[in-house]
Amino acid sequence: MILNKKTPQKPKPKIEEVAEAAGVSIMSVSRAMRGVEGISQKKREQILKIARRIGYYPNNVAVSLAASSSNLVGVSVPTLFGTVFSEIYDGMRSTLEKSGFATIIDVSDYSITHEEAWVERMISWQPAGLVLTGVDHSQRTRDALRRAKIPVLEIWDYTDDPIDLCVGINHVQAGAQMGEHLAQLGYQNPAYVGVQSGKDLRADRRLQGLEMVFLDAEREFCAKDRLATVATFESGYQATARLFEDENINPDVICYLHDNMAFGGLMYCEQNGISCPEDIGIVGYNGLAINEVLAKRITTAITPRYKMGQDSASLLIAKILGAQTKSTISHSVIIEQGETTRSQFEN
Amino acid sequence: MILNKKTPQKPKPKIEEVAEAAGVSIMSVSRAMRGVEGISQKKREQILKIARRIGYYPNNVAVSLAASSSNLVGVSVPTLFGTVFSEIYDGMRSTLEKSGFATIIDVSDYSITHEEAWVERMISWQPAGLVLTGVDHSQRTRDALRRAKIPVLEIWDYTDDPIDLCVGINHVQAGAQMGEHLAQLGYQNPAYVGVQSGKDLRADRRLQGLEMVFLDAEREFCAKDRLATVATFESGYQATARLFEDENINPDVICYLHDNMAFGGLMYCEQNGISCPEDIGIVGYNGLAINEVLAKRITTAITPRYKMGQDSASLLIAKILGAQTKSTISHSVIIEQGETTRSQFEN
DNA sequence: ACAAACTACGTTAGCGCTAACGTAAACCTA
DNA sequence: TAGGTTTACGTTAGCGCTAACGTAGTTTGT
Repeated sequence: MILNKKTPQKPKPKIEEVAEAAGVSIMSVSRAMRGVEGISQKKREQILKIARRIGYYPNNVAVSLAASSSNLVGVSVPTLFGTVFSEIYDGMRSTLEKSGFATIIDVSDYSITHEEAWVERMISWQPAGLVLTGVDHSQRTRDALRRAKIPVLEIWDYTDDPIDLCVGINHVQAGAQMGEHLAQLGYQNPAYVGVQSGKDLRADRRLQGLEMVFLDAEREFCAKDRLATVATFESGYQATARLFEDENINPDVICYLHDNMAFGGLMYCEQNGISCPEDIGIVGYNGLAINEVLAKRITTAITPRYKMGQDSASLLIAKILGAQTKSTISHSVIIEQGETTRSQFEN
Repeated sequence: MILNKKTPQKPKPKIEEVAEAAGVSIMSVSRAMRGVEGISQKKREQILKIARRIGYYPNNVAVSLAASSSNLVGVSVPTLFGTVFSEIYDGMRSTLEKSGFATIIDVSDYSITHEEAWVERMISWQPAGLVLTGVDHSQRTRDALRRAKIPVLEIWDYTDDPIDLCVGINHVQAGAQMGEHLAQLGYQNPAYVGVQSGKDLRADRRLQGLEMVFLDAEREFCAKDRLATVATFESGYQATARLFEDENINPDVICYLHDNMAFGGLMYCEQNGISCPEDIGIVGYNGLAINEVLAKRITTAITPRYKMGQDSASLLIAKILGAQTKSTISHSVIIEQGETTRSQFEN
């Protein structure tokens, strides 16, 4: 490139260069840039003008080393597919950004040990805070976090006794809420479609809540298809196919891990002459975007994902800045009756 | 917490502590930890064992300051909704992680000026590399990047003359490919549904490619609905509604910004007695997951998103490590004929 | 008018690590 | 065995910035 020769690649300006150009000490430049006290208004403006002209930006790495703490926030999510965590993350990111924090993402693929390794690596960045998905972490992770004395926020799942902060949903309760709703509609023979047990712990808890309700009426889930490793349109479709191929079972409603899986199931039914909700009820979770355009909306439980992200970020920022705040926020789900379940009691 | 009193919160161990425990200089510990030459195998093992016992992790901030370069890679994507960029990002992240890089994400919301501000902030982290979406950047961004001498990778869009590296798709050509396909099927009166012009530049280019083909046959798009600001199921649905409410136009096929928007359109048609593909053809883009479970699969152009992410990361890593590699990789799309367009020529 | 208190700076000493260089001991080579 | 080469360390000097302290000059109170 010819341009490279024209511009002789002077190295990135540092604070010293600004100080010389302004005829002050580097400390004055530092104060001016950070907007802290100890410098006259007049000089501050002069310095800022010169810094802008030179194109000076403080070296974040050096700032963080000197301060023994960075403006980075580490965020660990299990996956970015399926929009759920994208939306939570987006809510957090936009709020954190306004306060000058940048985020480093980890995708743990639902693995506690992956999270553990990441936390250890992340801590060496001296982050201002860490965000972890769920409330289940290895002892080693907990120890590392405690020693590092970094504010930790647990999201999505809810606990009264967090490591530090928690913004989440009680998924057992959310499952139970849906269970009650279905019981009131007279469903008696539920089946479940999800992913392998232990993979998605929140989904496991929702199932637990669902089962509790039916057990109270001495009913059990007649089938659970948990062969899938990921919750997608397609895995929902295929699991539904397996359920209907088994002639020994005869569910009146299928509860899916989330709406997209449920949509896959709905598609299987439509394509195989199974009427919904007449022959089978279909229930999702999360209130995902696809639901907004379906003629037959899936009965679901809406989770306020973007809002949860924003709340999370606000709470974490408050903690980082040392404010006294409450340490947990519990969000609840809203059951939305769609057209994939019967609309009134029937037996 | 009682535990806090039991464990008296000793500060995070630093290299000095390991050196003392091992009876060597801190330089030996440094060498042992980094796996570089200049230390005997025996001592290295001893030191590593002690480091593990003490729970020592090198402080990344200090490492980066000393090296004048970090192992961070900044990634700017326009959005995380809709899975497209999530998938590209996921491909990149997993590859980068294997080489020890962490990623800092930015979501630019398709704004060049947002990207500009982020690049300037990001550079002060001394990143090992930067990834930007698209090939359109402000002059100020380009200047800042050049001065910082950081490897830059442009993704998703394609150019022969990148800032540095480029892994992408020629979207004009992809649009033209789809146009040819539709022309071969005898479609003559296309309409377009997307988002506001200038918002998603890749989508703009695809439209450009589509229009080129039809212009060759002296046909113009009879309508373009570009009122939406985001490409979602719902905005696709609503735009389709607007198209059909206008009695002056009579398209035989609608091209959508992507499959999810197209699905929204398909739902509008189904719910309003418009048969597809008999009354109207529907065409998407990207080959998104929903397509896998539809009875009537949407005609689309499949983009290899995860693979592009991996390729991107590999190329960037090679560049960071100073290897001589090619500087661009051009991916192409695969037209997939679905059931939402007629299956053979008709006039 | 003079000590006390404040303001606006500058100077010094790190933050935790590594590149570069120095040095002693071990290993060759003819 | 003398001289050179290699290996395995240690020592020194930063990387770019800020907290903490020092010191003039200015303001305040009585």
